[in-house]
Amino acid sequence: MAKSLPFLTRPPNKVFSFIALCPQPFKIRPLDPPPFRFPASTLKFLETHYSSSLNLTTHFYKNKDDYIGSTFKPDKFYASLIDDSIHKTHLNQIYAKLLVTGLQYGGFLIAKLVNKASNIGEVSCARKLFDKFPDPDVFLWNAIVRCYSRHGFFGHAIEMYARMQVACVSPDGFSFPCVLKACSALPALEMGRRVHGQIFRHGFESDVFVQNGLVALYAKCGEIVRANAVFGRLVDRTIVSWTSIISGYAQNGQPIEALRIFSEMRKTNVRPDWIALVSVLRAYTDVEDLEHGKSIHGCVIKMGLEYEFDLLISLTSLYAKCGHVMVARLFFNQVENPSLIFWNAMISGYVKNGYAEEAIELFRLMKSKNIRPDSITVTSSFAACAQIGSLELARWMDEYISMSEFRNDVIVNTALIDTYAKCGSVDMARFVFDRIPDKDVVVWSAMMVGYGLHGQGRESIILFHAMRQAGVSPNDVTFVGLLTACKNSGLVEEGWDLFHRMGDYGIEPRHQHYACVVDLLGRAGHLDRAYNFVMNMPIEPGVSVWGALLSACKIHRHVTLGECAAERLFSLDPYNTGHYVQLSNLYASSRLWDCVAKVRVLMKEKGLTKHLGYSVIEINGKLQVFQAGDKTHPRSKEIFEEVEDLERRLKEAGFVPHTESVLHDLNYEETEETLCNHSERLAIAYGLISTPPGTTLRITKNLRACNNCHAAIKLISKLVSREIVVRDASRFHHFKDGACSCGDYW
DNA sequence: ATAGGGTTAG
Repeated sequence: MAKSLPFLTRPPNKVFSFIALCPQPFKIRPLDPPPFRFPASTLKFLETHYSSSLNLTTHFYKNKDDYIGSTFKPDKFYASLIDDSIHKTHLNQIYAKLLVTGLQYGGFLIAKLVNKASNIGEVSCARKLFDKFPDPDVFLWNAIVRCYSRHGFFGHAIEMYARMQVACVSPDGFSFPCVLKACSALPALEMGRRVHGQIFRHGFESDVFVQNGLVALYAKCGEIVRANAVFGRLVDRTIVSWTSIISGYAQNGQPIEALRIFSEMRKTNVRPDWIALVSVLRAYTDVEDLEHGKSIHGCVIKMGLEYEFDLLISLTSLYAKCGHVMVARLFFNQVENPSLIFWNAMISGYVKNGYAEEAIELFRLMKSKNIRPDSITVTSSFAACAQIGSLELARWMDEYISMSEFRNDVIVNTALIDTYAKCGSVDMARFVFDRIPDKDVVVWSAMMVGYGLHGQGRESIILFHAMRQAGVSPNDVTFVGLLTACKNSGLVEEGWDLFHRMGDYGIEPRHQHYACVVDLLGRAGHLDRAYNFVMNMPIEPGVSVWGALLSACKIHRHVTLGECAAERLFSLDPYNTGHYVQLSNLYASSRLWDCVAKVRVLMKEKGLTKHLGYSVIEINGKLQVFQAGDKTHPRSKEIFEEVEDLERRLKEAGFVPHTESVLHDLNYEETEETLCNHSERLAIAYGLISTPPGTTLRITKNLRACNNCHAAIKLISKLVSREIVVRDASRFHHFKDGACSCGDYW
């Protein structure tokens, strides 16, 4: 594999040596310059008027050609002082001199000063300079609008643009792109529309810079049809026009159309540059088309752009999203000082592919290098934390957030609610929820999903009513949360009712909602109702819907309907092990051993193997993984003694294991020995011998708990007086005093 | 005399 990717080797330090080779921006003078004749009066004037801190002498001798043979022109002199190497102190000094010497040469010098201040990021300094000038002309107005929109102060940019019109200064072809950029960044569609009208009235209908700004504006505001209309009227399209419309389609969830326009562009003689390739790569990343993405990668190399930082980020996202996280990491490692966006791309790439530990590791590395994360970094790291399911890790992250600038960030706190819920503490999730002052629909929905995971359906519905009282409208995710909560709690009629009220809020049910309803009905044993529901769906039932039906058939041993669902699943999703396992389990529960064997043969033919089961328990901040019959732990002997002791106490308490169907159940962990060797039992035993009495044990499983273990753990919780929290593949079980929070409804 | 547009993480 490494051989097929020769582009990953990088000559040492090439990225940086290229910068060193970049020529300094000096002016080339004609050979044989005339002799230097600077009038004595000028030198005297300069000496009396300038402080040494400006180091003017050096400046003169460096630029003396500018003054040769001509009388000293102060305005030209000032203009030449304001070059790119200017510092903030110099800006103020020059401005002071302008006032003191009474040299008012019109707005252009101030405009130049403001632009230079903007270039070096001195936004407030630029504004101060602007404010001192009483009667700004269009150059000066443009300078301040541009300064604000370049540095992310979009509201200020729009405000200054509006004030310019109050001052009766007509905008020109340079004003529009700046204010349009501000409008698209916010986004402020209404303001953008007004600007569009002004552009029309001022006759900039064929200015390509202005029109590109409009394309970007409508694309960013989701008005892709309008963006395309403006693009369609453009006669001389530049690479920027094409990039704007391509990225517009890519950002509005139409990557295929974006790619079609790119291929259209390739028929013209406009050559893509690196920004265009970034947009195209994003589209291929969205559709997870690695093959075409690789061909763009080839383009990148051919054009000699393989060391462009931003293209490396795009390539990293592409390979990571397509599952090649190792390749992505090689790109990441090539760069000595990755930007924040680069770190975020790598972390989220890991999270998307289930490499949660690597993601957390990278987050820690970032912290150790004192790189400041942003809310995206933190949100992705929380997602990793939720995947692992470690409550300790969630607490650590929470503590970190509470001391950071993200303490009051709504998006981060929403991620924290989700993380706490997925790490087993619905109470901590609620605590975070309660302290958020202005809850938006995502915050409410996250909490409802959290209750759903823990089977607290009533709480979820109460929250829904509270949300409506607070005047917040639900969205489609809200209903996913509610329906999940209902199906996990057996609230059939409540869920059914909520599903039918989605239309009242103008929300069209998606696959997930239909799947929830099928699950809701099916699990409660209303299999015929569920089947009728599927048959009358307005959209084609997909994998999730048939999967829910099959799983309901397994619980209620409805073989014929289950076979029907399985048949659909095998044609829709032929290489997913889970469906075969479910069907096999259905046969096993009905004691159809021949059929079980047939499914196993079918799986073998397709080269499918069942997933290995494992359980994870966290002791003193360390995650310990167990598989069935696992003897690898250093304290293995003690663990097995504890397992046997538990088994003995279970029998004494009258527990009767139901072995037969479970032993043939492919979903669960096969072992030649006894059922009590299942991984969660080992994890529980290890937890019991490693923690003080009364400590809650928290276990995460990759599969669903088997019937036998579920029954056993209920009793164990009573025998050892411990609360045991188990996260299985789809939900939480809280075992306490011989009962489980799921009410055996799972 | 002065200056402008497009991109990547979630």
